[in-house]
Amino acid sequence: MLPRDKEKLQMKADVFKAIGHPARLGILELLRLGEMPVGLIASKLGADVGGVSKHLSLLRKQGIVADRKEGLKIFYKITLPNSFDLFGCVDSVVRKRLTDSTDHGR
Amino acid sequence: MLPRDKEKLQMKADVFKAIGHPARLGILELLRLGEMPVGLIASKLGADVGGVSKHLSLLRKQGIVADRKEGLKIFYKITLPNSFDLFGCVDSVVRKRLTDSTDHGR
DNA sequence: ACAGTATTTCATGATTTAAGCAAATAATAA
DNA sequence: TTATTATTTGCTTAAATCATGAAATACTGT
Repeated sequence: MLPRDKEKLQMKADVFKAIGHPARLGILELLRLGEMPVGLIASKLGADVGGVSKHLSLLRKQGIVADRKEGLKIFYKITLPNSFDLFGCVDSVVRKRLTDSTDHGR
Repeated sequence: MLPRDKEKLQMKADVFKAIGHPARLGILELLRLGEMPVGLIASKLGADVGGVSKHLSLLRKQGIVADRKEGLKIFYKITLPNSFDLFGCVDSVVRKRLTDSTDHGR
């Protein structure tokens, strides 16, 4: 594989990896409802603000979210195109696994 | 958040995390061309067979691929529905980031 | 300048994850 | 049975990631 393609593969993997953390996925699911400031995200998730901020900065670095400053607050929103497809696809895998496992006993 | 939802969030995150590794993403991109045995995947990627096998078993555990035995060989294929959407979505984020960064200098 | 609020950054141990190689398993054929 | 090929599994070590809490930064109002 060419070094160029290897780099791209790494970049794409990094995007998936960024999404692949329960805290960050939770943040993204919240942000699908609309943009909101860090503090609100943290309180809605019952999580530490510092941690949420760090997760957001990783998501931003990967081009998944963008931020906008308004006074003291910093609003974050999803910039990922077609996020519906992305999340829907994984939802269906998990749903399938859940129904398969509950059907085991019959 | 309910413990039930928390579990689901973890499951979905685990699917993303499984995809979010360059070796596994490389395997999946290969498998999009069609099912193939472990050894062929490894040789196409120039990777160690043992490692590929381990990555495949993780992907299988997450319901992303399935395997089929035929003689000595074990063929793997993608079972993720709409994988086109999933990969296309992340492709576009990465493409955007790449064009943005090359445009910096102008 | 000072105080208060929102967010980010830094430092730390603890846990996970990955790579590489060797041994074990499974199917086939001589 | 022995040999051969394909794949999986186990082991060890190095590296990445995470959670937590404290300190630093940035903005606003007084």
